Amino acid sequence: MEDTNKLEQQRHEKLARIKELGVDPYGQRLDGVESASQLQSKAVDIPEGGKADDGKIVIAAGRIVLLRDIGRLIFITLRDCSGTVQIGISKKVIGEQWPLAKLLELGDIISASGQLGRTKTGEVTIWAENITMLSKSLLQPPEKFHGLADVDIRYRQRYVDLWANPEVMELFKKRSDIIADIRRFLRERTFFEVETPMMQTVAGGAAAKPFITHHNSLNMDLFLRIAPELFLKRLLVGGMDRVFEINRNFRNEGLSRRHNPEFTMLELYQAYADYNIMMDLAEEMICQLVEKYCEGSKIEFNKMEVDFSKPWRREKYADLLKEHSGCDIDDIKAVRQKAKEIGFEQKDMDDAVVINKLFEATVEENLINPTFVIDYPAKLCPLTKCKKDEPEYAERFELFIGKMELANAYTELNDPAVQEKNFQLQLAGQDETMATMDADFVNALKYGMPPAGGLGIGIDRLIMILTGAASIRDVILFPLLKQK
RNA sequence: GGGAGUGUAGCUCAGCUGGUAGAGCAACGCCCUUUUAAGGCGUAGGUCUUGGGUUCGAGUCCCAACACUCUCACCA
Repeated sequence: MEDTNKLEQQRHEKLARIKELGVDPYGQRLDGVESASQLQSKAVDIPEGGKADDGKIVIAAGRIVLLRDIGRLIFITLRDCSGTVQIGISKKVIGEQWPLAKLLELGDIISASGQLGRTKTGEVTIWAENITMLSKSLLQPPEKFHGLADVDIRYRQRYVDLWANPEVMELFKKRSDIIADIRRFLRERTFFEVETPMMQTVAGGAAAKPFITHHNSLNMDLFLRIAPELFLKRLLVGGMDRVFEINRNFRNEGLSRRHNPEFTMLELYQAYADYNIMMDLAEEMICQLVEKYCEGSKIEFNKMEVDFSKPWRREKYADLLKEHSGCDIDDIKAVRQKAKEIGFEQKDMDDAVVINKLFEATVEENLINPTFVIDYPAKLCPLTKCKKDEPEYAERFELFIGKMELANAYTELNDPAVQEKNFQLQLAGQDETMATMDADFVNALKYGMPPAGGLGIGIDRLIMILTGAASIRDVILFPLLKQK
């Protein structure tokens, strides 16, 4: 054991003293534990300074986050996943366990059993008749008032962050609840949840650089998936009319406030639907979540006020381009001129790529309230069905909220001949392409895939919006950091 | 990868135009049976991220490295 830290040494000495008392410092199974929040609500009727009149013994367990030793009486604040509850330990009552009580310190995990009561100031308190050591803490916890503020340590040692900063615990509980609600929402609409390969021989379904890994006994390189799309659509071919998957995607790109190399994506597919139905579904689902998890339909996100009132804006890509860049999408000269003014490199770039870069540079920063950007240039959408009357546009939308792309959806292309052609088409000036040939996927389409709508929602970003988190790292338990 | 900022005690932070390290919490000792960030008295705690350089002298100025934050680029 390293003895570099004096505080740690002192705690090791306490550990030894606990053992000398004949107490196991690392405890064991414990039955009958009630959560702090349960105990709090149980105590609502107890008068100040009184005890529960049923005389029953209750048990709480958790980490000591505050400790006030006032001589022959010790008050401890125990924290568990649900909240906190106070333990009162009196020398008179606890008897022969008093020496153990005096050894307790911040960070230790203990349980206490006794009668539930309230102090004369009203604090819900278990008056301990017995305490049990469950885990001796050998490291000094962070400062009790400010908590742990260093974001580097918070992310690297989330196991401390979660109990040192209760709002962090609340956020991740909320994340769990939201995802459970999304599953419930989709199952109510008869979607099946499935899991498709994370390791793929062709990394398709999105435009992104993949991570590469290797399977030893097959001696085969594999890609971590950048999207589940092509597998989920194979399931449409297989007859699963409504499927969804909530799982990780991996993209080998830069990190930012909105990007983590592994992130959680919801993708769903609904046979016989189209992108209009996907818009309704996305709007309905997100509005339900806003209603449940936010106060009112206007929420603050990154110092912006975002208004979720329905109906959300639905604007054509070309119209938004015109509105914010002043360029007509069909006037490629004007587009290239504007792109030049803004100052990005565009030689050897396909027209569609320049248009899209101009769109990203001028339009996206204006999309604060939920906005469906619809009808993308078909060239940018190799997996999407084109509009019947305007074949140069695709039935695709992206949903923007708070200047951030949150969802992407389309009417799925189900013509194998067109799909095969799109896979072969490469746009000049694009580093990555969504059009990586996947012969087996084309083969699947040849069997016939029903017309369908598909929708992808970035779950981490959705959680950011619903919790007001400024960084994706605040909603991912263990975000990727460089090794120290 | 580019630019800007940050890195001081276990934690949260001060530290001026260079003069040799501070507070609060936590810890340790003593007192205290209704505290709420308990209180009182006392004690101890530092390779100032790392490595160079300038200087009589560097936490402070310069260079480099490492990590984090913001930002731009790539992307969802």
